[in-house]
Amino acid sequence: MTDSLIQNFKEILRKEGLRYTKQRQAVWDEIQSSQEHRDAEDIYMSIRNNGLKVSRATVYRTIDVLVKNRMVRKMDVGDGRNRYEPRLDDAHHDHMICIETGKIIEFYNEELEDLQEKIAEENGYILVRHIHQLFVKPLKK
Amino acid sequence: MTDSLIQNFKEILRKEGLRYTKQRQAVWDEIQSSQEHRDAEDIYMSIRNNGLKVSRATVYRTIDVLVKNRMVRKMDVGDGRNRYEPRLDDAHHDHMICIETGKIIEFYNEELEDLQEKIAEENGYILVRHIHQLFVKPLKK
DNA sequence: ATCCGAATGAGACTCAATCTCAAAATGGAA
DNA sequence: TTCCATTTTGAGATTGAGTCTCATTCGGAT
Repeated sequence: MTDSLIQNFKEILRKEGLRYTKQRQAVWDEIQSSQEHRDAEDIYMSIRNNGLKVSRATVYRTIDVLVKNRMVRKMDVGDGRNRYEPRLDDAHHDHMICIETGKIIEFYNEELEDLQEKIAEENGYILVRHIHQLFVKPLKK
Repeated sequence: MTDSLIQNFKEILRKEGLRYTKQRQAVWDEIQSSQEHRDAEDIYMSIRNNGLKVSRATVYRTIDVLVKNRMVRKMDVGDGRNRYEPRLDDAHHDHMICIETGKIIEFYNEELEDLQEKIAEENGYILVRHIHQLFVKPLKK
């Protein structure tokens, strides 16, 4: 993990009027260390397994701050547990979930993005955000 | 509510190897009576207010059967409570949720549907179903 | 170094949804 | 119609993700 990432995190805390603590750093470190789509319990356990002491409450509270500041993306896969992934770059993408293997594939399609904005506008609205998940299964070979 | 709808419901129960009971009929009647996007508690309370005795367990269990048989659509609005709407016709649509008023607008766009299938196929998958919600706010007049 | 408001953590709590299991209801057989 | 194996029901217990509480600890401005 680079210094700039830590600085960025500190800046966000400052902007939010929040203090910099090792627990908050540990949560960000943990999420940032993997590109996987992980749930809160998973993140919590990994931190503890690294020998750091953080509570679930702090994990959830810190994730909220990170999501609000677009450092982490929160996704609802529909199984009752939210998943989180770091937003290292600003690139937006949606997800395709294989119903046979559970594999999550990211995708991005410009045409799709434009179309959504257009549909919102046609109805007198402005698109703020969207949830888009494709549940798929492998093509028969 | 028409006879054909009742017959259809009975057929589905038969197909599933389930018995026809007044509780199950009450749940289907209630959902079918309104095009709103309602949560389970709402459906449960309405049935009780109609003077019929059904338990929450039965409401949930019956909804599962209806969803499985595509008579009811289940949608996750992201607030922790699933919403249900009857699928009287077979027309598919997605939802636009106004983040200011909570209003849910249905929409359907052919181009969007095609694009999703195309994206799945490009990745070696077949599209089974999708979740697509646009969170919007009103255009400034 | 002091001090005070903010942060933490253990565990209580919430709330939708699911599960349990004794009692009631269903529907096919006779 | 009655019988009865089997299914369904319902009250309440349970689950599980996420939130809240509040006494204690910590951060960081002065």
